[in-house]
Order: sequence, then structure tokens, then C-alpha cells
Amino acid sequence: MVRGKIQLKRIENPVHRQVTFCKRRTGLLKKAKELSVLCDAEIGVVIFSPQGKLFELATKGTMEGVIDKYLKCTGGHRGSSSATFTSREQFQPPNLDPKDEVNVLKKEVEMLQKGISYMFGGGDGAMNLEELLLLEKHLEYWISQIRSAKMEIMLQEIQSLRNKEGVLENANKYLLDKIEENNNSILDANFATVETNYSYIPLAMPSEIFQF
Amino acid sequence: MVRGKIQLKRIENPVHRQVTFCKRRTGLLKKAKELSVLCDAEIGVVIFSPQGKLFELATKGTMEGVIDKYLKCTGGHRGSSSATFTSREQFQPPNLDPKDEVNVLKKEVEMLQKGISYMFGGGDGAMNLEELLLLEKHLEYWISQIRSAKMEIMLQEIQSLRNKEGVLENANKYLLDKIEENNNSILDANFATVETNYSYIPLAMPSEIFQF
DNA sequence: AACTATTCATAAGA
DNA sequence: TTCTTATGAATAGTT
Repeated sequence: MVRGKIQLKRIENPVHRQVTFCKRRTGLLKKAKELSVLCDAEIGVVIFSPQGKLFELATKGTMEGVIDKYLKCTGGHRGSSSATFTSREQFQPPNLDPKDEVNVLKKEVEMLQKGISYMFGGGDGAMNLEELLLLEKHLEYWISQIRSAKMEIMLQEIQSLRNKEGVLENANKYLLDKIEENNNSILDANFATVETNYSYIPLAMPSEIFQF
Repeated sequence: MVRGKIQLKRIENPVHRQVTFCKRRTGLLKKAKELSVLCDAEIGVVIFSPQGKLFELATKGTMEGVIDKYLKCTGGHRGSSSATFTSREQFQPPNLDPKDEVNVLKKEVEMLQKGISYMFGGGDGAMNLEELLLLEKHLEYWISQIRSAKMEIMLQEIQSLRNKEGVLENANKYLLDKIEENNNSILDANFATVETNYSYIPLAMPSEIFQF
């Protein structure tokens, strides 16, 4: 943030990285505490250094409490997954070598994780150019699929509307004929000028006409 | 922190408190993400608003993963998968038992699927037109994010190449001067016609010139 | 660890 | 709500 803004990517120099980790860790925990005090929020922060060392902060209670509350909040909605991604669960060979399975799952997690962080995180940070190009291609394909599904639905809609239109036109003709008939059979001059040029006439008619 | 520094205590005005909560929450999560990326740290942040609404961030995996890791580090015994570690100063084991790892990863995949299905409106069957339009919009946004990230990376690349170019040009000038010097000091006609108009001369030169 | 030059975050106002 | 702006904070690079 200073003397030439830094790139948002892993600091390669281990000394710089360690120093920055220390400084920013302090800053982050301070910010968390401030937010908690100012806004009366309960906050838990857990930081693992690359070496696995743990740093933590829990405001308004213990980390255990925060975790409990978190699990309560998220626990109720478990077990739903979208149709797009259920195939692996269902068609996975049951007796795959655990090691292979680990690799498959790891790759899957990585892709999903990166994708998700992109969706929610606004795209800064973690992917390199090659990965971005690949992801872009996937998404383009996905969008094209969605567009054709959309088109199909819309075409069906149009077809359906055309059918309805046809039925209505028939109903209309039927009604016009009926009126014509009536006009011809009633010779009283008071009824001789009934309008006949409406396109759609909102009158009661045999209900089977409207069975779409 | 601005226009008269604020007191570090609960903001009494509910509107100010809400606004500050929103802003600082965003800032905190951003800082956490930056720290994670810059220093390769795994971080989990959980924030409960005073109304009990949950906000969370987990880098490098899922919140479940962070909690699991946390409990292992602190000696917790909550439903976790492998051996517990009592010291929080301890290094993370590089490899878990494959079976446990499968379980952890499966959980992660599930979480991510949940995230995606949430992002995409959570339709679990065939999607209707409305859902498709929404999904299309999401993907369009995602792609735009990816494209800007791509652009940024490419611009960085260009900048880096320009810097290198500058260094090379300087090196070049340095060499040309050296050659000029030599030409002037050596009066022997055999050395008077050294070419001096190459753009880049691949010769040994003081190595510090190449410290990009 | 301490020091600054900068960038960043953000409270208040529009 | 979102945008702008003025100013306090955070911090990267240096000593």
C-alpha cells in the first residue's frame, strides 16, 4: 500500500512475506476487534501461517462459541446439491482406489473453489492467465448451452401462443357466423345495425372452444 | 478514522452503526483475503451482525476445513476426522490418511456445490426461463470479471517487458560506449570498422545490468 | 524495530 | 443507496 502499490499475489521473497504476514496479521485482528466494538458484532478470526501456526481472535466470547453459532447457522441447509453436479456422486465407482479418488476430488475442489472465489470475490487474486483463459472458455460454452436452452423454451412459448392464437381466431369466426345468423333471422330494424368488425369479441361462447 | 477520529466504542446511532458495520465488514474481509493471498495463509473469518446474520470468509478451502484445522490445533474433539494435535504451535501434517482426506474433500465439494447452486438460484431440476435468464446474467458477470483479471495480468506482463526492454537498452548503450572507447583507443586500422548498429548485442557484460 | 512516503480505508456529507 | 471527499490508518520499503 505504499511506495509503489503491491501486486495482490503471493510475495515470493520469504523474508518480505514473513514481515508482511506479521504486520498485516496484526492489522487484521485490530480491524476485527474494532468492528466488533463499534458495531456490537460477534467475530471470530482464525489465521494459519503457511507453517501451520495458529493465530486467532474471538470477540464476545470464545472461538468455540463462534464455531457453535456458525454450525448452527449453516447446519440446517445441508445435503442439497444442484442437478448440475450430482452425477459424480451417483455414478462414481464404489470401489475406487482411495488415492486416485483423492486426486480426482482435489482437482474438483480446486476448480470449484477457484470458480466460487471468482464469483464471490470479484476476480482478484488467485488464478493465472492460463487458468483464466480456460475458465473463460468453459463459461462461454456454458453460456451458449444456456442460451440454446433459453431459445428452445422461448420457441416453445411462441409455438404455444401461435396455437392459442389459432384457436382464438377460430372461436372468433364461429362467433361472427353466429351473429350473422342472428342478424339474418331477426328482421326487426332495431337490431339491424349490430357491429361485426371487432377482432375479438368478449362474449360467452361454448366453453370447449377454449380448451388449449 | 476520518473527519475527526472516532471513539473506539459502540456506535449508538443505529443508522451510523449499520452503515459502519457494512463498510468495515467489507474492509475486514478484503484485508483477510489480501493477507491470505500475499502471505499464503489460510484464514477463516466469521462475523455475526447484532441481528445474528452471518457473514463469513474462508480462504484456501472451506470454513468447515478451517474449523476442523482449528479444533485439531486446539485439541478440540468435535466430529473431526483424524488424530488430534494438542499444540497450536505445531506444524500441520503434510499428508492426512487418504481415507480421511477423501471425507474432508467430499465435504468440501459438497460445500462448493452448495455455493454454486446458491449462486445460480438453487434450482434442482430442469430450469425455467426465469432461472436461465438469471444464470445467464450471473455468468455474463463472471466472464466480465475474468476478462478484467485477464487484462490486468496482460498489462502487468507488458509493463514487465517494457521494464526489461529499458534495462536492455541501457545495457546496449553501455556496450556501445565501451566499443566506441575501444575503437578510439585502438588505432590499428584492423579494428576500426567494428559494427555499432546492432540493436541488441549478445556479449558478456557486467552482470548487475541484468538485475531485473 | 523505527521511520516515512504513500496508498488505503472510511466517516461524513451530498 | 451510492458517490464524493477529506482525513486518519495501515503499511512497503528503508534505515
